Amino acid sequence: MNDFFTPKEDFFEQVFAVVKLIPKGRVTTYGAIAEYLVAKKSARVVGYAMNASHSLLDKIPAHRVVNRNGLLTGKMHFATPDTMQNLLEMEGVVVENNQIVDFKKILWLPIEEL
DNA sequence: AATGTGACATACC
DNA sequence: TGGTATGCCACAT
Repeated sequence: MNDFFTPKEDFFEQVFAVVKLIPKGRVTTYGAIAEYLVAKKSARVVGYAMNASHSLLDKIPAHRVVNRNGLLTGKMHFATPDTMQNLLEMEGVVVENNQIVDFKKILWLPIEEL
């Protein structure tokens, strides 16, 4: 209907919306978001959205989004490679060797929580 | 309009 | 058991 308040149904907006809903101290995966958006095939696009988050004024906790292995693959895209891990640890997430400890425990799945 | 790219995921060897 | 290859789909150029 009205697209006045609808920024666009771009995949990005949906991805950002979910990422911003990630509770502090929790993490999620690209595949989980993509799956929540019924586009699990487009997991790459989810990551691509994160790349675009740099241009947005919205604060996207991209550091809470990791790959399926719980590995901080996107750390290199932050200001510094240490930024991502630092932010996670600051929120209580234990990261070791660029990998999240007890990843499955703190994994937050929007498809289940929402 | 077409080609290239990528912060993933899965399959195969 | 781990690296290589391909698929995937939306955005950028």
